[in-house]
Amino acid sequence: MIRLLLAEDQALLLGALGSLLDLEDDLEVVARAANGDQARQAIETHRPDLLVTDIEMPGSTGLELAEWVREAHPEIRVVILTTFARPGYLRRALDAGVRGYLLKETPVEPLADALRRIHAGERVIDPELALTAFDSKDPLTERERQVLRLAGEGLSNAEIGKRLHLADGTVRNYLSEAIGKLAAENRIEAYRIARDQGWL
Amino acid sequence: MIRLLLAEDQALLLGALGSLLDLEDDLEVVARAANGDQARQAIETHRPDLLVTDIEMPGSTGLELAEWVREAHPEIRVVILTTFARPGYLRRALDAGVRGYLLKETPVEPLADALRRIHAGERVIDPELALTAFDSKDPLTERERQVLRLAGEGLSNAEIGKRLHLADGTVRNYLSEAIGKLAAENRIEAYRIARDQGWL
DNA sequence: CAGCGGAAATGACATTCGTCACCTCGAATC
DNA sequence: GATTCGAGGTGACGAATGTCATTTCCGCTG
Repeated sequence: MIRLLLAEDQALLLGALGSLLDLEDDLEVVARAANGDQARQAIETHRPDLLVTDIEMPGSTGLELAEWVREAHPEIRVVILTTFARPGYLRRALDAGVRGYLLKETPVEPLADALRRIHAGERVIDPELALTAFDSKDPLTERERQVLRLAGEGLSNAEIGKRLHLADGTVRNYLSEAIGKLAAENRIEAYRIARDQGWL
Repeated sequence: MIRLLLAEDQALLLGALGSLLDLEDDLEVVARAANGDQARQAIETHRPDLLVTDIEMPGSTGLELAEWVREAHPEIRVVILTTFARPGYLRRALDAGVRGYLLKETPVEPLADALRRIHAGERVIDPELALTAFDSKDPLTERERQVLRLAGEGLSNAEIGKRLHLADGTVRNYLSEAIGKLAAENRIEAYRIARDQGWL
């Protein structure tokens, strides 16, 4: 019996997927979590074999969760299950030692099979992503990321500066560098590119 | 027996939810569609009692689908099932005569109940949204919406002008009006506000 | 200690944006 | 035929943004 813990913030999917996987003879959903923090607690109490987690959740993300699991419970295998085919996400996930990275495009049966294979020791990466994995890596510095995130929310240079305790000229510089590195025309395009790559 | 058609682009949710609803004694999923166009065809062939559809899908959206159903098959009841609690979406859905508007936050059982009630003639709106429904309505003109959409993708005034066959000064004017109407500081903020309201 | 490199800042400059008042032209209205 | 109105356009002006060269201030490292 493979003991699963599901972490997913969309209640409908969490419930439906949980029930369905539970119907499989060799799978058992021992707990469900609606966010990263609940997942940590559930891990401590239930010690599942496999953690299946979404990435974008309130509280701590699935990637943070995966990193934590590797530290705290290295025997638990982590499977990422997300909507986003973003190279940066996959890279970070692999760095965190996850055993599987699957998209929500996958139908249920293939997903269940993948979970079995992962439990048996295999590593399963969605084929659509396996290729893009070693494409481009994040060229941004931490400061550039911070500035870009805020710029993407519509803040002006001055406002960004205030938030990060920087002069607005400095903000301009970081933004200019980020725009250059990403070959964008302006801050908005730069923000989109970085976000779509999973670098923010 | 209530005959359902599900339209949802996320294969995992489509599959899991479909299987689960099908297990209910009085519900039958007669067809599944991964986008709006497939849904139209499936409606023609299967004539379901209820159409349960997502909003944001490739091809035509769930809202367009709902509008089409009211024209072509007014006897079919439409239920919107979406992640987004955007007032503009709800308003447009109600204008299209949908009988239900539910969030993917809803667990499966309440969803099944809601479908039964809708089939029985009731109208079910997610309580979280029922309130916000009559808040604010879209103050934007069609031109302003177009311009804002493109601005949100990082295009400059000149580029937007080229796309829409307008002079860049005119683009500036539309954008300026939109920013004013939405009480935003700049185009990015205006874009975000409009998007979050479901006006784009 | 000298030297190097990264983080933060400054100043100058061109370009783009945001605002506003005003112009044009064609269709609908009177 | 004159008037109104709305979509689109112009021009001007200040503010914000983007680019670059240069500077200061560390903390390292040889």
